[in-house]
Amino acid sequence: MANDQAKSAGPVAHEHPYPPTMTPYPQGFSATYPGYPVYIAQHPDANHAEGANGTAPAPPFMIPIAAAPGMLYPYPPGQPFPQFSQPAPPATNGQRPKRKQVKMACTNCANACKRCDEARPCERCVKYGIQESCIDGVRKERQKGIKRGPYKRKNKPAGGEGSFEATNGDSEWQGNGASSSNPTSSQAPTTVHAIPHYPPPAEGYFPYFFPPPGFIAPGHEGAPVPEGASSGTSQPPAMVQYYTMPPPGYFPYPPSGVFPPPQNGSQVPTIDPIDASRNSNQPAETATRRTGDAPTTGKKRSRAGKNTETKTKKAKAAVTVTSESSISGGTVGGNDRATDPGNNSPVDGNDA
DNA sequence: CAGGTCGGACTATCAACACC
DNA sequence: GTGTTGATAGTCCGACCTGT
Repeated sequence: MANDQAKSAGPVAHEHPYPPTMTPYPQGFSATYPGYPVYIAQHPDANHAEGANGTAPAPPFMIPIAAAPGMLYPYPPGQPFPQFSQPAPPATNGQRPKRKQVKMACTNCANACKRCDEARPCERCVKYGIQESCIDGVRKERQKGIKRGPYKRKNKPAGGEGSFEATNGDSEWQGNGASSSNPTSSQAPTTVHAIPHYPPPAEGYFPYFFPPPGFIAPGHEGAPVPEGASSGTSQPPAMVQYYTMPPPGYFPYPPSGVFPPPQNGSQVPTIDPIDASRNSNQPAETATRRTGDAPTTGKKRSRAGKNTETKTKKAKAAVTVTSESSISGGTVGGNDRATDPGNNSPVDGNDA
């Protein structure tokens, strides 16, 4: 979805910019946090039960919580998974949601063809302890002056049906889920409103903030919601209470006591729901793959076995790059193929 | 079995075109 | 000037391979 809008609307301005403008942490933290207040929904009574005297239950109200840098806001304990007006991509027609790409993968991830994220060092590099080499590559400039043949104009739909894809409610952010068109969900509509004034980010993504350096966000690989959950199952994964140590000078935890205070006054071990479902200490990346996330495209490919030819693609890229822009070659922390120290290929260590 | 490798599907970007 | 098309550059999924 985040990319749906990007795709359909192109590089148009977002009416509701997301992610919002990020404010740098004070006191030397290099990460950022959104500069707007964060709310959580609170039911008037503790049990979410019906109102007093048997009257209809009062609607939940929003309470602001201190959006302090360094805090992550998972789902409050006992609260159902939040629903947005743009629910996770409907699992209908068995199509998987569009893949979301980062603008620029770090050299290590690009080299390993692995998912990267916007943070630097990225999650993967942190995991492998190669933060120092987690740098952005240099994006090659697009060629210009290439002549093209005449374009075949697609016949305009002329207002016919199907001309506009965003007809079934995925066109616009409509607020905090009041119009959630998912009556089948057993969850009460939108008990948790994460950031009510902004559209949801990527489908199924719950807004949360970058933790201070060194902390791990609850979701792996940029997706707080495991992929399998968003597409296949209607039930979201169980979220684990989660908290990180705030930077100095901020609330150690929300004043309303929504979350338990950190133990020892220091960092509470972060628990990733994905990892939690697994036994332990497994690298999230491979583990999630191997535990068989939802079958997706069913893509099969024949592989002629490992041979030296397999590197032709990247080798070629390296050649082109080295020939045209020999800048930054293997400098910065160098080359290092994160996972292949022996391979000093300039491929992504510098190019790209 | 865990983790690395990498082919190729998929996505984002943007210059060239087409149209008003 | 604005919208559309389509090629390019890049990301990363997931099958395959290798080492322990």
